[in-house]
Amino acid sequence: MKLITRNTDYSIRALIHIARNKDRIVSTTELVKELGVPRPFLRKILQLLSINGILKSYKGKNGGFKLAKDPEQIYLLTLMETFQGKFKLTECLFKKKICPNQISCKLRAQLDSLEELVENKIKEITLAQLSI
Amino acid sequence: MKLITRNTDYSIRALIHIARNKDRIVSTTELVKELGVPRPFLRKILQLLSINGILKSYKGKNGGFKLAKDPEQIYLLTLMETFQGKFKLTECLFKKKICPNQISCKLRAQLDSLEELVENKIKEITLAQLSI
DNA sequence: GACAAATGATACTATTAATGTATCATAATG
DNA sequence: CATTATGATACATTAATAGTATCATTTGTC
Ligand code: FES
Ligand code: FES
Repeated sequence: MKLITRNTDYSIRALIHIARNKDRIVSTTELVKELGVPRPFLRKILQLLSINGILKSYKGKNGGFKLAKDPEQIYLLTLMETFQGKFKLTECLFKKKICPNQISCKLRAQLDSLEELVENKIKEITLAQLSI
Repeated sequence: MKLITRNTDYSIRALIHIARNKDRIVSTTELVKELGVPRPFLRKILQLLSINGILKSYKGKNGGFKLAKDPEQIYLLTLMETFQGKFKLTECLFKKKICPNQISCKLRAQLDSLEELVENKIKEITLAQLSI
């Protein structure tokens, strides 16, 4: 299963490097060297982080990215939702339509409680903890 | 994200119906009517359950399936592993190769602890609880 | 001002995993 | 021995993930 997809994963690694060098601007070129990740893919990821206010971008020569917030305020959950959409362990898959049994479904009840558990855990993980 | 894929999901629903009728043989035809799931796909699923000792099959006319164990002994975790492979929230995705940082990686540590939490929860869910 | 080096915007392609089909063989019942 | 069921297995489709490509725009430096 994929709790974390590759774009989220790459974003974390990129942010860790940026966090560790947070008084200067870090370019995509540097990150590609550091992480060994495909450049166009990483660019797309960095752009999204920038659009979502997690990174601040600097255009032009010597440009690149800096953190837009403190690492303590960058949450894993936010990153996951940025790249993977709203956190949801499993939708009701039954017949692809919205399920009429949601309320009575025992499986759903179990999954919902599990989901809450996981979400609360992920909510607490910040970039600060990962980059130290 | 997909904690539970469709074949696991269908298998649960099929098992619930079989459990509720556990003194008789239930055929694929009946299950298709009951669940409205594509027949060939359901057949594949039932075969797998049978191979894995969760269902007992009866060939020939009036054939079909019965539970091979008590509902109390059929675990959600087992079903998930039957259809989705060994339970693992997220592998290290880094560079598609086995990661050399496993031990020092902070993200890995967090995910591992989360994984344990989830796995323990799922381990406790049985068909009995879902079919009542 | 021209050039180089960076990101912005966006459309496209490829790969992989999930989902679903089809077919023929084999067994049991009446 | 025909009918109705599962067994085995190969194939096809769809959707999600992962990755590329291209051109525009901004900025620093000579
Ligand atoms: S059947 Fe839809 S939520 Fe369970
Ligand atoms: S980088 Fe591989 S486990 Fe974290």
